[in-house]
Amino acid sequence: MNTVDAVVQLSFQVQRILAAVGAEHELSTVQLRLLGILRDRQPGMLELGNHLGLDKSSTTGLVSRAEKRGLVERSPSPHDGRGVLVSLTPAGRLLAEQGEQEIARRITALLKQLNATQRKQFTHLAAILVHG
Amino acid sequence: MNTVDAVVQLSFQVQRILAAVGAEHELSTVQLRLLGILRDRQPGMLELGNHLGLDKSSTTGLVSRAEKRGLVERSPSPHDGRGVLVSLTPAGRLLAEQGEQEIARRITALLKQLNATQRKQFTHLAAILVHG
DNA sequence: GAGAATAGTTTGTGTCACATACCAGGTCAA
DNA sequence: TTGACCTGGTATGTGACACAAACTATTCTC
Repeated sequence: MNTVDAVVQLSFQVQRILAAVGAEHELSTVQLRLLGILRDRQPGMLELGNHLGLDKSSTTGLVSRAEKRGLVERSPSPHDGRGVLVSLTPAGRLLAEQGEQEIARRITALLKQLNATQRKQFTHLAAILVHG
Repeated sequence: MNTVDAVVQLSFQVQRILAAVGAEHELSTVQLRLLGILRDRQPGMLELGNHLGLDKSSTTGLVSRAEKRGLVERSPSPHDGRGVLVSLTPAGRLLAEQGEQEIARRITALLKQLNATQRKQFTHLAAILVHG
């Protein structure tokens, strides 16, 4: 297997894990990402859309669906009468934390195929690639 | 950045590349994957669905949309009156090849951040992870 | 041959993403 | 200060995508 295939296949493998973890809680990958982003932020719609790489109209819908499920809530921005701040509800926070732990568990399990030295190497190399 | 984050972020980075290459030809990631799979196969609907991890009803729709765009065609299975074989049209094959080359180009560019030794290491480790 | 299994399609529902048009609240300049 | 413009967000309409359940047509099995 060549390098390109290896990295693409690995990417799909990880995406399958994310999708599976989401599915355990009836969440899509995007919804799971949404919760993850909100763990340490209370962004407005535009900012949230930037984090997700989505148009603002897409973001509205995403948030509305999550809100309908009680995972997320809108509050008026204190400094801008047009603005909205999106934040997690307690239920949403719980799910975000469970999801994150489960993802960590599964990715860690995947990485168990490497020994400690290899894992350290791999982390180092991946880190170079992601924010290089 | 910890190991889990690194591998997840890397996965998203690769997915963004795949989406961008698809978008150049007005193809979604799934459609691009569909073309890629058909490059060296003429599977039936069920087999195709397995490759893609999709339900057969999803596969029907996917193939129908690709067929409407002239990228793919259905032919009756010679050995099974119920069956259908899905294969690339010349236009579809062209797109599949262009897409694959462009993906290779971009992934290779991404990996240019590593030196030759690191790249070899990384490939080795990724290969262990994907089919381990 | 009759009944069960199999390959694919159809239909209906929901998510997700986008573009466009729209509204209300800000901002800036004359 | 007030009119023109800009901005944050929502609404609407369209299309891709995914699934489940119901259906058709063939093939397999006994």
